[in-house]
Amino acid sequence: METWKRFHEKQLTHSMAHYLQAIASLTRAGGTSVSAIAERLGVSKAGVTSMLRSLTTRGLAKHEPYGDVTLTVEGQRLAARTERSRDVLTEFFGEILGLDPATAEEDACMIEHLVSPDSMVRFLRLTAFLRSDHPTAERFREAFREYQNACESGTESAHCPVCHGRCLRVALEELIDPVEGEKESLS
Amino acid sequence: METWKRFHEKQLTHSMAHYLQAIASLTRAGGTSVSAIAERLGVSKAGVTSMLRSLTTRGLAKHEPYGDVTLTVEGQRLAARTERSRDVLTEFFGEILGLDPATAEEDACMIEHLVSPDSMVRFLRLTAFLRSDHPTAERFREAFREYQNACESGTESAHCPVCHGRCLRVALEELIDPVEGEKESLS
DNA sequence: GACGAAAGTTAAGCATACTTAACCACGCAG
DNA sequence: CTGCGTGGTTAAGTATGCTTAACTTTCGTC
Repeated sequence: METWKRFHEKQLTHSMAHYLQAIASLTRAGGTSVSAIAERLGVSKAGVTSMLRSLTTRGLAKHEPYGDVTLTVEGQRLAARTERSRDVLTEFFGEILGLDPATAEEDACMIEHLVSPDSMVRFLRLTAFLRSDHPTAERFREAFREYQNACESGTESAHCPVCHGRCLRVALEELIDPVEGEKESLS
Repeated sequence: METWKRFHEKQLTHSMAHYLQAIASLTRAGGTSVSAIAERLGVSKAGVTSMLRSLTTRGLAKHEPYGDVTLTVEGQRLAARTERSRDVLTEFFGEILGLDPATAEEDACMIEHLVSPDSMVRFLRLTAFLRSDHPTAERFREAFREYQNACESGTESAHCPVCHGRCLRVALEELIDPVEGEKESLS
């Protein structure tokens, strides 16, 4: 029960990951500057300066006052990994789970820097496998679509024919935000 | 490109989610106290007091100085949802992706409060489906295991027979932390 | 009913990641 | 070669979520 505290010991914070991605992307697009990063991320220039100092200290970026901004090799590596993680997750959420693109993108963005490399590899394999022309994968896509539809319009009974025994709708209902009329109790 | 800033606007922070879970769990086990929460989470009692004030302000817990600790209905709901999310994700990472239990637990813990309810529902369905005795699911488990094994000991060539064209090992290699001898460059 | 330990609290301090306001640096126009 | 505007910086302030140290409250024991 100590795992949870490692949240803040992750190699990259959510902010740092997005700074690295922004710098990498802007560099590819021709050139980076404090203003460009600020605009891209929607933060103040002062915030960028301060984060660049922090990234430089960590050996992920190079930046001297009034100088230009570049990533170190390590910074480039982490930027690339984070970008690829986000892409893999977006594809998984969108293509496999069937989420709408906006939610898929958002969920991927939230967790991209938190999922272990080992998991990422397996997400990638699973997504690739389920999207491939492997006959089992094709059959899966068909069956899972039916399964989801049946579940969507499923029975209210405890014995769901789709779920082979226990109907998942019970659990689902509790997962989706139900209560919406109690927000004013926050005073 | 503004999604990333919503990270800190999430309903629950990582810490808050774990406080709610701890309180719920301790309540079920007989009784909650500041000390018990502190011990469970491995934080100081002062930290607990301060977080309880914050949770009370947000309408998720009830706590008066030197009084006992309880969750509001909303707090209970969020605690239950978070716990269930973690369970679903742990099952997915462990049973479907095939991660070792420790990593599965850790990854689930990191992202449980960040994944949208909609995604959680689909994670649940996918896990349930792939673990079911549905014939397609059974075939999937077999095929995906073979696929992973083949990938693990796969070819070095660009044309991988498993991946039906482009070998994923290229991408995998970049995802897994490779460089390990540059850590002292942080000065 | 006083006493001391355990439980709980406040206060002060730290780190992160922002904000605004105000101040510096630099290059180009005249 | 002066001056001004843009880009960039520091400084100070905010919020979160911790820490330790010191203080208060409560309660069981005698």
